[in-house]
Amino acid sequence: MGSAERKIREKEELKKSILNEAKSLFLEKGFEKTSIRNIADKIEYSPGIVYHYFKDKNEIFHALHTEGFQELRKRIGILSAVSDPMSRLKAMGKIYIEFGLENKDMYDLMFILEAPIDYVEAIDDMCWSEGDSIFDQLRVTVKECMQKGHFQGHRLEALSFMIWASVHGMVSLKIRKRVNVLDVSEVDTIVEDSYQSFLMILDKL
Amino acid sequence: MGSAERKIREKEELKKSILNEAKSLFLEKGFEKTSIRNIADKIEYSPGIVYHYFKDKNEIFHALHTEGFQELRKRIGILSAVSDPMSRLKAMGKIYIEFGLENKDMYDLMFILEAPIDYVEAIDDMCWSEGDSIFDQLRVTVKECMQKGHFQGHRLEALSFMIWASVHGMVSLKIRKRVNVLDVSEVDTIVEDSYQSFLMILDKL
DNA sequence: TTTATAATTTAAACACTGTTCAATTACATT
DNA sequence: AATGTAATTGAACAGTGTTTAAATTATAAA
Repeated sequence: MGSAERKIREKEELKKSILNEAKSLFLEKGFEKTSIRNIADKIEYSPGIVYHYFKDKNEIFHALHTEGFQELRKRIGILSAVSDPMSRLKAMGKIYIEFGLENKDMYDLMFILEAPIDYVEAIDDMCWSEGDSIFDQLRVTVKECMQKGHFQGHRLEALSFMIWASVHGMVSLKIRKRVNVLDVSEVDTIVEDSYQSFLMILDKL
Repeated sequence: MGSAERKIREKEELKKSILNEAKSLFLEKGFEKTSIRNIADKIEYSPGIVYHYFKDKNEIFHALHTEGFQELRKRIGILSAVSDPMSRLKAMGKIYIEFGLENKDMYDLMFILEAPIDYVEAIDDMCWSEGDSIFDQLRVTVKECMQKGHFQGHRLEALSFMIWASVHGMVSLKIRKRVNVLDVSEVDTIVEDSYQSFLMILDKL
């Protein structure tokens, strides 16, 4: 006894190493090209072992997407120091966009790829707690803005979703390569520039 | 000779039928599950033949994505009858969102999936004429709005991109299933509601 | 220490995938 | 009828996610 605990610890370490190798393969090769066999090779086990620790490929990538949300929550969490809700809202958007552009694959996994959501739907939680927690941070801030008199005539959830959609739109168009192939001047800074436009709009509300 | 013309016609018909079957398979099964072998089965040819008419799978789906843009351009084109640019802009957004939600797979192909853009990059046109043409319709309308005194202090391209990103964000979050799994009230109408919020904002600018 | 049980791990198989290419068939022109 | 060209095939290659029976290893009991 005590050896039983070691066993559990070893199990968790193997599970963690599957996740780690999956992550590094994902970041260098993308979702489709990260195969179960690739992962198994890296951890020096046979492919079958992966299925003793994860139901399927989707479960692995759901776990990775959750790690992404931990990071994003952490970054946004720093903004609790900003008392003015309007300033906080603006900074949130900036952090969100920066996170997306600096961690394209992770952002892709969190907000575009189907795998993690397919997993959520499969175990039918019917709730996406990771996404909820981020949306809630936004919603709370928008609410505080409204309590201070901003955004009059707007409905909380609709406006919050609109704000999320705006920054997500910028980031996802960039990530999914709909920006660089565009015939526009200053294509390199268009995401940043359009967020500036967005901030001007928020001020006028 | 006339038979040579018939030959060419038959070639084009076969190419068209590959596209048609690819489209119907895509709409019912999605991109990943539409295989070259599936398409070949439907047109009753061997799989290899597909590669005499298309370079690869990406080229097929680039051709389909172009069909999607023809439809979207057609729908937006109707708005040339709307002389007031502000009204036209608002209607454009509505039509864009409707198109996306009513043709989720086509929208996915046009604005999210990597296949058509990978094809564009492969032949390195370095320009995405399909996307450009839609963005241009938006840009022209925004320009007219500015000439009428709206959107003061904004830059044309940045603001145009911001508007595109906003509606794209709403549609793509919905299509990629980040909305229904959210714990918010009125989740079913949140896209429409948030577009209403967006319209209110445009009015205030 | 031997045995029985349980947990872990593997190898092989299944049914697929996109893609290439040598061989074959079809066909219009000489 | 023979020839040259274009269209078409079928098999092969190198992969994919996933399942399963079997083998191995580890643990606990006698």
